[in-house]
Amino acid sequence: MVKDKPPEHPSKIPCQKARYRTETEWGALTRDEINLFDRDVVCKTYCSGETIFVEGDACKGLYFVEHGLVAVRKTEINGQSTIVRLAYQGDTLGYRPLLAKENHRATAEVINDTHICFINAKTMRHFLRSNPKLGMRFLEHTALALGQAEERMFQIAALSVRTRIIHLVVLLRDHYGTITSDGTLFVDLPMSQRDMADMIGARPESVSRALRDIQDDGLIHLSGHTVRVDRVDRLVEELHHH
Amino acid sequence: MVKDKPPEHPSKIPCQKARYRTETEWGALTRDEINLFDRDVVCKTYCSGETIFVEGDACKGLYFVEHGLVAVRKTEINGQSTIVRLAYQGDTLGYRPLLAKENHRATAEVINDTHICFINAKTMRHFLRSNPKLGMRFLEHTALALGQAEERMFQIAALSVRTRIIHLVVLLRDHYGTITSDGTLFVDLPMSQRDMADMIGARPESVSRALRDIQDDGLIHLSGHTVRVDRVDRLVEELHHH
DNA sequence: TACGTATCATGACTTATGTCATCGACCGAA
DNA sequence: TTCGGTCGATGACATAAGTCATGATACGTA
Repeated sequence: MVKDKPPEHPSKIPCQKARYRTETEWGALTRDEINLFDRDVVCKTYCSGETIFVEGDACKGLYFVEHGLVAVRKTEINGQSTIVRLAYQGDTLGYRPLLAKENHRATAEVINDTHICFINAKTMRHFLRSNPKLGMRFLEHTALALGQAEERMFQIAALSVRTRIIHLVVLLRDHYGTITSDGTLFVDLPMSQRDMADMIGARPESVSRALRDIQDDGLIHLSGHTVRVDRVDRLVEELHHH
Repeated sequence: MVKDKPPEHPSKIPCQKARYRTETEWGALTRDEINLFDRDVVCKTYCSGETIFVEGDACKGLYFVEHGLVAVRKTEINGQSTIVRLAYQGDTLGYRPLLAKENHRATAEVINDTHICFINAKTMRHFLRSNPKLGMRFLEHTALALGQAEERMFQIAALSVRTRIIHLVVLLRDHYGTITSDGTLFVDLPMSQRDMADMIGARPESVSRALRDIQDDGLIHLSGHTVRVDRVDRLVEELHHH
């Protein structure tokens, strides 16, 4: 849900955490281009529940996730919606419509408070023309995303809700998991069960029940939004059977 | 199923139908690069049922679909498998693993007899380094494919088998549909019901039943693998409701 | 604090889809 | 031709997951 808030005034101050950019596609930028980037970038912090852009919006440029978590969501006419992708720190949103010169085909919805750097389409196209490396980096990234999308498509199509939940927990482990000294894994689920349901193509009730079932089988232990996994191998093993 | 056949000797003769390449990413190649392409390209015709590469294979280069239809399929340990993408005339297979320098993560399986042009990884990387335009074209294409993958993910997650079948028929219309002078649409389904099931994440029996149901409702008329649609608008309209 | 709202859990019930089995049609190979 | 195989249609049945309804709890806000 989008909360109605007075529009915040975007900051023109270049993000301080630009170091993240060097670890991503943006690492390909030259010094001059970085200056241009910093000149044109518009940064803004979004709170949980806000939308960055909405399905159907004109694509005005690229959104770089400096920090936070964003869900890319598609909504049907009848109101059903699915989260087709998550964007983490370092990810970039909106290059498909930018390249295709189309409108946005999905809504970007902030799950956790997120800091976004926006770079307008004109400048971005300039970068892509002048710096082939940048395009190559984006190509690699997009190819990777395509692989992940195909992976998820397969999961949604063929696996039970229970198994899809386990996949999701394992997926979220990369960004939201910590391992204690005794080997216990804790995953801090960053989203509601409703969002989890939208990610795996199921209903919230089914997610609730599946989580309980998995807990009853002793594979995980839930407290609030934190999942404790004592035996990660057992959890992963189940993915190989079902 | 893969039929065991004696390995065919690939032809080194450059494809005659190179014109298709100019309408695709390959149109970005310069004259010199085209010569290099033609020097290194290896062409081969695959029959229905053959595989071009298998999940886990090392990625030796790119496969360009000169003509025909190829299914990109992922298989689980338990034997279940899903078609995650179709590759038509003009599509290119294998650039994700090429860029990521990974092994193939899916199997490319020929549905209709297909003519493939293979270009080795080394030459391909040379092209990508020397010709930025080519990379940009691939970026656009990949971004488009990502959008389509997300679209399908959404469909599989949220829609009934019946609706997914209709989506599939509408999808196949682009390549396998013809419209007669009186406005009737004929779509010649290029694949078996089993493959259709693998595309939409369902069982062949469910596909069979769904097709019959849709026919019983008068939306389509089946004869063999040909779908006749008298009122396309009605078919498309159903997509907007369910 | 108290209120309203969203979230989560859970039971009862429905339904879509998967599963298993059978049968006929078709098709290529011997 | 006849055989063996795949494909498609269909029935009977099982079951996973959706739907609807109800409370309990937690959470943010007035």
